[in-house]
Amino acid sequence: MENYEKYAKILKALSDGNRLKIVDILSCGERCACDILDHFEFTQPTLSHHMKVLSDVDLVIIRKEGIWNHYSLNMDKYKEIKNFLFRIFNETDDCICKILDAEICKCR
Amino acid sequence: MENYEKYAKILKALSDGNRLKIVDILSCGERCACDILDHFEFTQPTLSHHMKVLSDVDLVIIRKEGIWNHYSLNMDKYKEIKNFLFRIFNETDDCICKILDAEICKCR
DNA sequence: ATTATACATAGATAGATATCTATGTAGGAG
DNA sequence: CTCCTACATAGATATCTATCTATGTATAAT
Repeated sequence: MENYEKYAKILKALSDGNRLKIVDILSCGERCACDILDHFEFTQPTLSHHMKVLSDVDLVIIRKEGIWNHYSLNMDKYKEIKNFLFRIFNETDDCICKILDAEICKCR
Repeated sequence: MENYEKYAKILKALSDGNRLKIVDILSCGERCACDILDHFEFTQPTLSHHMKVLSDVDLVIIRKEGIWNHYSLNMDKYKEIKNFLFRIFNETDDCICKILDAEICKCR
C-alpha cells in the first residue's frame, strides 16, 4: 500500500516555482545561499523559508561552514520520487486498482 | 529557460494525498466517479473538486457518457513531468546553473 | 410530466502558505 | 571586546486550499 501522504508532502515542497528554480540552480553542484539569493527578487528570510521547506523533506542537504550555508541536492530523494510517480501512474502487480477490479460499479 | 511556474501548477495538483491515490486508482485504466468515491471518506462535491484540479492541469481526461463521468490518466502529461524533473535535478547543457558558474560568490 | 440520480457550483470555514519587516543569534575580522 | 555579516525566527498579513452543506442542472427511467 502506497504512502500517499508521505509523497504528497514531498511533492508539495516541489509545488512552488521559486523552489523548482532553486533545485535547477543546485543541479550542477553545491551552492551557497548568497549565490542562490542573487537570482531571486525576494528577501533573505524568504529564501531561508524555502530552503527549510526543501530540507525538511530531505530534497536538499545543508552543509554549514562557518557563517555560510552550502546547499546540495539529495539525488536519492529524487530517485524515490521518480519511482513513486512511476508506480502510481503505471499498472503494477500490487496496485490499489487490482482491488477495485473485483468490484462491480453501478454504471457498468 | 524552464517554465517553473507551469510545472509548479502541475506538481501542486499532485501535492495532495487523496489526489495521488486517485491517480493510482486510475493507473490500471478508466474509472467512473462512483468507483473512485467508494474508496474515500469525503463527499461527492469534494471528489468533484479534486477531479477538476487534476483535469485543469490535463493530468486526467474526462469522458462524459450520459450522466456518468469516466476518468483516465493522460500519460503524455506524466512523461512531461518526468522529463521536467529529470532536467531540473540533473546537469544539462542549457541549465540555469551554467550562468551562475561564470560568477564569483563572496563566500568562495 | 414526475421523480431519481450524477455531477457541478456557490458560499462558508478552518487551516496552510508565501511574503514582508523586525529582531535574535552566532561566527569572523578588526 | 566590538562590530559586521549570514542565517534563523517571530509576528503580521493576504491569499489559497480542502472540506462541508445547500442548491442547481441535466440525463434517464417510470
